[in-house]
Amino acid sequence: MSDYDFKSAEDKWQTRWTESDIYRSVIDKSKPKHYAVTMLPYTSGDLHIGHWYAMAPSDVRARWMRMRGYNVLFPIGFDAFGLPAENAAIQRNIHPASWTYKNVDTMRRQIQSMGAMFDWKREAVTCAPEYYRWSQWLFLQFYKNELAYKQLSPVDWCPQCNTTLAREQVWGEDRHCERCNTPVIKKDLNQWYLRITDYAEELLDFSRIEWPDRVQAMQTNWIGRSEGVEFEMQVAGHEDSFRVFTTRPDTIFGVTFAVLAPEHGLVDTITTESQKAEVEAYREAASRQTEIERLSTEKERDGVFTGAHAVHPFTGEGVPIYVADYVLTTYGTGAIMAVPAHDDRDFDFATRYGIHIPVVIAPEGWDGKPLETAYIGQGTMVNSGEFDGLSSKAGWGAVADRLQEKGIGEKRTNYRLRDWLISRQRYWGCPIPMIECPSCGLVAVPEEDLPVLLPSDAEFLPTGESPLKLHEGFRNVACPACGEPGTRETDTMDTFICSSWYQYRYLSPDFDSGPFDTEEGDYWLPVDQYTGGIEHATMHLLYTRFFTKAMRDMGLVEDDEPMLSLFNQGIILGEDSEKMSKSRGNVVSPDELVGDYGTDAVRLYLMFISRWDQGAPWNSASMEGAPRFLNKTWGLLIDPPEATDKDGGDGQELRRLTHQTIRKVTEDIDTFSFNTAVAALMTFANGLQKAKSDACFGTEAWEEARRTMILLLAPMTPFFAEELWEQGGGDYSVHDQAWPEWDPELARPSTIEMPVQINGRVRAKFEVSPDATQEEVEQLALEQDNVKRHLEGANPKKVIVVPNRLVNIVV
RNA sequence: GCCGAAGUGGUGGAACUGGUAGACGCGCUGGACUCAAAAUCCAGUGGCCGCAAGGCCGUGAGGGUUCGAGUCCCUCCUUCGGCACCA
Repeated sequence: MSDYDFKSAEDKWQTRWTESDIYRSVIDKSKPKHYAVTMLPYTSGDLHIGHWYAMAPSDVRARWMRMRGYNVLFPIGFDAFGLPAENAAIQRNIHPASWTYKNVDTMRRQIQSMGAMFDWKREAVTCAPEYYRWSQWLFLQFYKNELAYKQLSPVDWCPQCNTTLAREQVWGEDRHCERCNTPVIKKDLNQWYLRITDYAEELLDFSRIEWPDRVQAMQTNWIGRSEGVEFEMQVAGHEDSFRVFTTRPDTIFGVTFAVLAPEHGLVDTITTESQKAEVEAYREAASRQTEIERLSTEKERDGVFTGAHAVHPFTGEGVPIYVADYVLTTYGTGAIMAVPAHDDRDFDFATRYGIHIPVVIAPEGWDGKPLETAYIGQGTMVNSGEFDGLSSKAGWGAVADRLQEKGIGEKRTNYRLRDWLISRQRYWGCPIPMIECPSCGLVAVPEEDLPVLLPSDAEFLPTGESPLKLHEGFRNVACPACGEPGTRETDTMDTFICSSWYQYRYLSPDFDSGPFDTEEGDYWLPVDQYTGGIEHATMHLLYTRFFTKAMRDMGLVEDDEPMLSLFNQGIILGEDSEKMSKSRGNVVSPDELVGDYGTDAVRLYLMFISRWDQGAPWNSASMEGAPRFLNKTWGLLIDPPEATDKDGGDGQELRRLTHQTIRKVTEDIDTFSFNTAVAALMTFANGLQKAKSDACFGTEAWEEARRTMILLLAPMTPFFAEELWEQGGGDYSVHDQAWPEWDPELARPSTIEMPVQINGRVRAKFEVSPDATQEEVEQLALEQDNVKRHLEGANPKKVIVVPNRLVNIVV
């Protein structure tokens, strides 16, 4: 028996596919379109098995859609700006651009070896001027629509990467950099922001898209919507007042103090002489603390009295105003009304400083005694003047309305989401197209002057300053408005900007009169199927939704959402069940595997290893099963059978298996259950093997089965299927064939194995036709020897017949 | 602490809306082929008892609902992911 020669088949078909341009996707209005995208890889320089795990199954789905008659666009590109290129440049003394483009070439070759149906004429590389020209152009549209602004504020700074980060890029309890794991610090810097918070409410609406619940939950959580009331508190004996935000207006009669964040603007004004020294010392200490210390929930809640009092809006009583760092300046108004009886934090604080803790929401069955911990649930309002007796739920609205009538407050929705900080103090990124002029202020670079080219001769040492600042030729520029000498913005953009709109650039990567050709857009958009890792749930996946919504409002796209359907694949771990990393030495190299087993075997194994969204540890012993299956299938379909005197029969069993397999594989690919689709094909091969030795070879049923096997394999193992197809006399190309349909009649089993349970335990099994009536099935069940034995003549109380499933006899 | 996902043989994993737990693969055992090996093919493979027929136990733990629970409900345990003074 001859084995499948993957090396020559892969070379042969790769060449043929390229020559015939088989994967070129062009607008064809006679067919339904399907736009599939797999998250674009970063140009790290080496294709990891993780890239294969992300891309190959995605390719299977795209190929399958193609065979089902869709006009499929499946492009690929490279996320090419970013810090690793700059670090490589510093370490190896090569330019980030040459490092990046060298990596692009390597990775392109590696990706091509995967045999995916990528349309390479659509390739987009985000660091190319023809790409980032439009990133800049889009930035200008954001600026013109007041969605981009520059502001001085405390920002997260990664001391390792030497740049600021967006809030989304700071992870974990210790607030570390998402890229390099270094804990971030705070700095006060003048930075560019995109107003993503304008879209907070709309971003919470997932009704138009089919995205995993997990991602929806993470984004919802991240946006952090909360409804409450914002109202004014007057400072006693002062002109000044301050605003507070609360989600529990029903607890307002329980307010016994108020708290300002240490950075609150009013602190200096209202602090009395006698308290000044103490307050100053506290603020000083708070500012010296790291963010981590400050935000630690372990830390005891402390603060200092300002000496001033606020006037309670209902009782008119004076409540002391404290300064405490458990109130954040960045959320709400930076000031709170404190209700110790009904808030854990306020309770701790009041206990520590001996502040009165009156109960105003009575829990059910409350005995009137003081509380030992804060009661944060619902209840009945007490000690609340005119509101006594209302449920806390009804009181919520009643108090809110009264505050509004008094003209001091209104209902308000707050979000945890912050605006997106996009300035980065590094070289290898997209320049922000803005100019600062001493007389005109901030001036946008005119669109016709785009792109603002990144100079190739900048010094990029990690000084903490943007390298472009030191480049005089870049920095000094005439103001486009008045012609006087001005300076360019020297920070570059967060690379997540580049990847927020790449699905649009793919449509026409060479188009030079807009970010994309609307003729292409009208046909292909939006993306129908997006696949990629979950790690971008609150970064890229949030940003790209924001971009699309903003672009929609600018009239650039029509859709509300960029990607209709999303699937998150899992992660392939090392053989030791740990995350793959060079330092652990557990990295699996796809190049090596492809050399040993061939592309198709690697693709097949990755799909078989586990459910796609689950991921699994790599297992090199288990990998052997894939090439074994391919060789076996090869032998089955190519080699003639050994002589046999068996009768081939009518082939009904084989036909049944064929149609059952079509159904199973079709349904499984549809639901991304590639592992069970592969299992079904293996079962099919086992059936073919049996049929072959039963002398079915060459019959009509065999021909149908052979053809079907190749077609079902085509999306998963494109080279292998193409070679088998040709060997069997099929016309080029197997990938242009229609996906087979199953006939439900033929797929129907001839007999069903029916288990008989007595009191829920299986006691016998018998074969029965699926057409048998319930009475017949019941009769047969009762006739089984072992059933009779167990019944011992006793009369069954009840017999449950589940059609085509089982019989359960209750005694 | 809050939110979410998951715990199934030696192993990776199957199991439709509650209906034969362990599909398919890996590994292992035995056999065929071979001088021998590899490859391939055939048979077996959750545990325990039994010559067999068959029986008992079994999906992280313990309860419950049901004729019937891996699947539904309650209480725990463990692992992973996200959030965490957000008023």
